Amino acid sequence: MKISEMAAATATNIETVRYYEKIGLLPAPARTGANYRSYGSDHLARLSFIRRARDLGFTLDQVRELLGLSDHRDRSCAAVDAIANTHLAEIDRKIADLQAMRGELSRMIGDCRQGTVADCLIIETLGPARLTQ
Amino acid sequence: MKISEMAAATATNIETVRYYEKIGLLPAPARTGANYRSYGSDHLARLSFIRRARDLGFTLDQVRELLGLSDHRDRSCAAVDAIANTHLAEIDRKIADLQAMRGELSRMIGDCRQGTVADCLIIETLGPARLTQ
DNA sequence: TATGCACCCTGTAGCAACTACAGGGTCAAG
DNA sequence: CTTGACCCTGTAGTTGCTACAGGGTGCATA
Repeated sequence: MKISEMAAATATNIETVRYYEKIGLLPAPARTGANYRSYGSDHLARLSFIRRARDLGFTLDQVRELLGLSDHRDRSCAAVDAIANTHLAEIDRKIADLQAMRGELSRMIGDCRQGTVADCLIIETLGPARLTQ
Repeated sequence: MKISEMAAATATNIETVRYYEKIGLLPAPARTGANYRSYGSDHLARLSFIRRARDLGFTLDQVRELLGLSDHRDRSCAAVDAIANTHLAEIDRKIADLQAMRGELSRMIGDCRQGTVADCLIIETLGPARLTQ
């Protein structure tokens, strides 16, 4: 299959497929006489794996590690589990950060009396440490 | 005050202060005879504003807009409110995305039986659409 | 006075993970 | 035989910084 077909099959941008090849995440495929990339089902499987992992928020480095591990089918999957757990902890941290932000932001918005900028509490809250409390 | 002092006062990296000046977020300050940047309290206020807004997750473009609005103290703060609400919606979307990710990831990890990679359900889940079920 | 050392300057390159060209070649249909 | 859709390479842009390299300045100490 050619690049446009594989890209479509995995909901990936064509340039992204070439990018994955360039950074060594996807092996270089065979070429046709006209120098077009020609992919097989193994490429498709690998790209699907990459996309699924990316969708779940793994970084490309983590994906690279997971791909490396998945090639050693006889080893313990403890390392795989460790990467996944590290990532889970990162997600939890991000969620906590965003929820803290959300709380402060929505409090600011709730205080807004829709007056002029001069007495806008959003602007005021963002300002430097105020002397008046 | 010099750049190191203002950076310290706002918990900002010195290079970041110069970066904000370069992209026009912070006005260029006066210079000493030795060509050192010399800041006043207005710069400090502005940088504090930028940092607070960044901490709350506003993009630099949003910060730029908020700063522009805060200069017109007689106008309605509806535009300010709109930016804040847009940002709140973005945060909510990110939280929802992360929570969906978290659910799928923790299910994957929960299924892991700590065997070999060959029957690792994490790797399997990441693989291409399986024929079995 | 010399000599460190900490600080300041400019300008450029790097990070993640792509995306968007520019400038060219190829292929199939009408 | 030309038109349009596709493919190629290579480079530059995105966001929000951070990290040099290669130089100048200011102050304390020997």
